[in-house]
Amino acid sequence: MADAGPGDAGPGAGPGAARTRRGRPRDAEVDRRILAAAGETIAAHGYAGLSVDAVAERAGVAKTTLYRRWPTKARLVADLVSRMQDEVPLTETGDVVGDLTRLTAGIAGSLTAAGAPLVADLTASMAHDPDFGETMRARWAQWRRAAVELLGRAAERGVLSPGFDPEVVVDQLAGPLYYRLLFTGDPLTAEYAAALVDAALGAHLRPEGPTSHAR
Amino acid sequence: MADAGPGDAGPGAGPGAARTRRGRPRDAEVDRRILAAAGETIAAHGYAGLSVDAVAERAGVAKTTLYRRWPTKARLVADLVSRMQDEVPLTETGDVVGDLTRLTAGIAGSLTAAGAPLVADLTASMAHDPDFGETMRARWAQWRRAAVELLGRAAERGVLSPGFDPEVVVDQLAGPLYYRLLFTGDPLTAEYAAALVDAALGAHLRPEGPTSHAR
Amino acid sequence: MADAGPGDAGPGAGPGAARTRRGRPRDAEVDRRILAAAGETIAAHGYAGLSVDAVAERAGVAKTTLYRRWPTKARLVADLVSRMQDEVPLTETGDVVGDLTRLTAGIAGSLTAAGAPLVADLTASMAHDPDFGETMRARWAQWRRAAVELLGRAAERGVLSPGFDPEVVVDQLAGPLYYRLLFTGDPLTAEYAAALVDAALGAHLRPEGPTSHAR
Amino acid sequence: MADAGPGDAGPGAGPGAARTRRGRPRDAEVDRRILAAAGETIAAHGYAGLSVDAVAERAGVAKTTLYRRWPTKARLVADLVSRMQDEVPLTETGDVVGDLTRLTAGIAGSLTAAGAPLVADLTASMAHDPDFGETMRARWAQWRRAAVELLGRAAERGVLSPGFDPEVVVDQLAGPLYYRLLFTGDPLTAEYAAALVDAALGAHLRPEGPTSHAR
DNA sequence: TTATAAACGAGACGGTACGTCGCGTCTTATT
DNA sequence: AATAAGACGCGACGTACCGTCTCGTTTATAA
Repeated sequence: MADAGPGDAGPGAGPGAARTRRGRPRDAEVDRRILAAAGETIAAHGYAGLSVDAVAERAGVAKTTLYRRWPTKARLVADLVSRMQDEVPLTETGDVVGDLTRLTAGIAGSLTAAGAPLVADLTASMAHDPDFGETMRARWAQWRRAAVELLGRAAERGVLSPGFDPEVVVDQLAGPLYYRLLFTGDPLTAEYAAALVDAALGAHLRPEGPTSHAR
Repeated sequence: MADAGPGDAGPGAGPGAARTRRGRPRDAEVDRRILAAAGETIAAHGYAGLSVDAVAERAGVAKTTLYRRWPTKARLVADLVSRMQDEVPLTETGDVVGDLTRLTAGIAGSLTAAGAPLVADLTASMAHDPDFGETMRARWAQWRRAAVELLGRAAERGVLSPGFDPEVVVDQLAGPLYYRLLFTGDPLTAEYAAALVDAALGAHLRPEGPTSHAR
Repeated sequence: MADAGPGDAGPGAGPGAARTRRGRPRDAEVDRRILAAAGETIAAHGYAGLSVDAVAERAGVAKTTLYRRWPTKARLVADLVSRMQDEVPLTETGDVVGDLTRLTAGIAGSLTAAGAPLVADLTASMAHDPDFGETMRARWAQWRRAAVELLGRAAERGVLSPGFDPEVVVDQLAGPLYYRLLFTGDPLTAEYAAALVDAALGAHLRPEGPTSHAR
Repeated sequence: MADAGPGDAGPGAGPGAARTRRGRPRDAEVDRRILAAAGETIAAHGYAGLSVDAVAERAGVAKTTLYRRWPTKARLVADLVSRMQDEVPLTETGDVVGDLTRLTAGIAGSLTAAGAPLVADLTASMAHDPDFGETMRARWAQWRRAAVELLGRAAERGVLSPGFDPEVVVDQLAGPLYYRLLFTGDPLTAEYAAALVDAALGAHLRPEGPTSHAR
């Protein structure tokens, strides 16, 4: 299975084993410079204006060096995006509605920050490169599991009535965000995030919980 | 809104006006051949593997001829996709749950048929090519409006309790489908479609309507 | 068989047949501009400084256009050289020594003008591309035949004693020039050309002809 | 003049001095493996298809190791070629015609064995890479000098009449061989070699020497 | 009937970017 | 020190598509 970051590293990364790889080690600084350059170039000239040559030049790096890490422009972008995604928080305070709203709004924010072109390219890379797709899906699955378990614990505490499918709920929180970003183009506001949570949980919230969540 | 079919028809494509233009008339057969060729090529090599030259050759048509009808590769594809979309039924029988389930399952089916790569590539194209994105979004808006209105009429009939946001409901039906297709890779079954409708409508269904909808 | 100039023209050039080729015809001006640009670039930056991109830019032409005519940088250069070669004169005044000296000096001059890198590249192209090699060899064979016949007529006139191999003589005139250009790097002066003729014909010249030829 | 073998040996490679240098001594085996690998690669893929990386890998040697011995790919090849060249015999029996015929036939044989593509590529490399050209020219000059001196001694012995330019003679022996190989494609037979010697020396041979040399 | 207008096939053209190849230098750890 | 391994900068190569253009050819209406 391929990892998401600068790849092709070959053997190693094995746990425990202090494998000193032979040859000149890769310059970690270079990775950073390239990703930064890519981000800046996108910010400056938009996604369409993103050429590998430009990124390499801006990073002060040879194109070859870039291609040694990412086999494709698409993969570079995918990596860039996935790093942004990792910053979404998943806190658990006991207030289900609050937690989920925070989470949903967090996703919304990071999606907005990344921008549709990047996310779209990410999906394309995942669809075309099975290895990469697997890697990314695994990452998401992890996140998903956490969210599902959060809902499960809430149900156990009696905050939510039983008989609902937590996976469907999660999908109905995250799905619309991606849908809007990629297909309708509507803005992903905090209000929208709240509305999603409201609609997804409304039927299952016990009286003691507030039906409407103002934010 | 962008026009749907082969465009650039010039003045007065109106049906009533028997405006017989001078010169050789366009060959309607050509339109069909091009769309067919595009469809086959996309099916065979995915969206990314779709080149205008290839389509033209496969259709046995000169590139000029193709560009006379669609100003851009993106527009051609948009046209193609929208024709597929038109096949998803939006029937209104009075049974909201049934109608929506049919609709959702229809989308699920057509997404599954299209396949993740195609849809993913589509999002990428939309994101990279603003023109194309606009065109496609317009198509979706149209479909969306119809679905929203259907929900509105159900509310007026009293089948649904007021105080829900129809747009959110629609997003929570369609969104998860795209989300699963592109990101989690889970299958889009009819059961899943039913579960989505159930969860999205559950809180708002009036007693006389069945809360649970089997299959 | 491939012709030496801008190729890939496909059918046509057939004798007599007024084949009107379909599609937009190639712009002959472009051929000229590219060859000129190549020549100038070589003159300006030396052979090592000759890049296809530079030539294309200087010619005000897209790289694609260049590659449509010459499949390779090497072939472009080869073509360039072979055109220079065509300008060597083969006159017949009756004075064998004079004619051959003129011819030899002519070759020497055109080789010097072309320069070792170009000629060397020509040989490489000929060696690698059999088709092209054949074409060029045929061209040379034609020239060679003319020279051999000139010697034959001189022998018939009694200016040269019989019993010599005209082909060997021709080789001993042309061969050393190429040899010096490509391998030793010695200059190809008019004196050297004269010395070659002297040495090659010396044994066969009849008394009435001058043994030594001053030029 | 450039050095012949693996260079950069540092101070005092003199045989007498028992200078045991500190550190690990160079592995002589490595030299052999590299040269062998280079030779095989050239034989297999031609000169143009010879990459330093490929040679190093084939020799089971690090590129660094290779570059420690030869500063440049060109120098490596030069070394390799010069070793082949050393096999062409330059014997001096007193029979000028015989010696030269043997020599000329020897060159013809080794050229035929090398093949036009290799020699052509060699000329191209010499022309493009001044460094390399200089190195190779130096080697040829050495060989040339020997041949010229052989002729000089023959003249001193009175076997050849004075008043001929030995350099021109040498050129008229070697030149036509290269010329035929690279440009006309005619075969380089022993008969042809003999004819060349005959024609080049014919005018200058004293009566006591045989004018015609059979086979 | 003959002009005229447009569609059509074919392919050249300018442009932009891509991903690859090879050279020679460098930086590590190992022998 | 020499060696193995491999990262790195650099420069060029040849390719792929896009959308535009310029031809010659065909097919319909209009004069």
